[in-house]
Amino acid sequence: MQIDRASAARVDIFHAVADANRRKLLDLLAAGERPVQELVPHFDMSFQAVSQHLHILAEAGLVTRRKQGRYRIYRAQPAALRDIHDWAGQYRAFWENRLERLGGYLDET
Amino acid sequence: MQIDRASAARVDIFHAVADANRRKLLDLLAAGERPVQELVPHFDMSFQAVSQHLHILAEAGLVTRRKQGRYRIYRAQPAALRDIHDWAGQYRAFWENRLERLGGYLDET
DNA sequence: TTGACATTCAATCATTTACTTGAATATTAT
DNA sequence: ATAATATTCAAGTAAATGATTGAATGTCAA
Repeated sequence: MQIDRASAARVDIFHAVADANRRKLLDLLAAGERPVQELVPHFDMSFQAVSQHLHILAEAGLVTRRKQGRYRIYRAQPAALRDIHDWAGQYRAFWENRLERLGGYLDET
Repeated sequence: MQIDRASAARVDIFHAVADANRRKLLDLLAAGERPVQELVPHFDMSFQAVSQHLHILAEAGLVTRRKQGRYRIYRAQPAALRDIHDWAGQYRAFWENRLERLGGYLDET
């Protein structure tokens, strides 16, 4: 009943990356493009399931694919992870012990 | 060592942060600790739902709470976001156009 | 004490998720 | 052509998720 969550979430990088298997796929692909075939043995699930995860990564723009013969070569395209990096980086102060909080709010009430 | 955090608090930060509402909660709390009451009006959902999201953030170790009278004061504790920051940072090369890929793999087949 | 307030607990529900299995499609090899 | 390979499409399912509503618990205020 909220906004269009179904389609919005599908392109959500945070969601795409929330799954450990998909992060592992990204890690594998970051080392070099590969066909699905070579990715499957790293996982304990069907190759269709791997394909589905790749599809989600592709929708999020984190991987691209090209056709080479009967193979689909997947390539990492994790530039969009910069958004996540930057977002988390906002909180850097918290783990650098520079501050307890970021803003100078807390003067209400 | 942070064996305690690494296992117990690892109620998957990636998952905790995958939800836009929870990220918004973190953003709000980063500006200063607050009781649930003051967080609710920022969202289009019941205060119980906000409470549930806070619970998930707490399980992930991203917020702590203390009791003050009849209020529960929530405070951002986003140091664990460093893990996400570092993870995404691994791919920095991809958005800095320094490299097309990270490893020197791709010599198989 | 009584009642309002702040929050959580608990049950429930609709959706979404991550899988599975079984086609279907496309390409290469024999 | 036929068969094997590589991948996706599609339907189905169990479990998880995000939300709701209705208590229950605890604290303050009159």
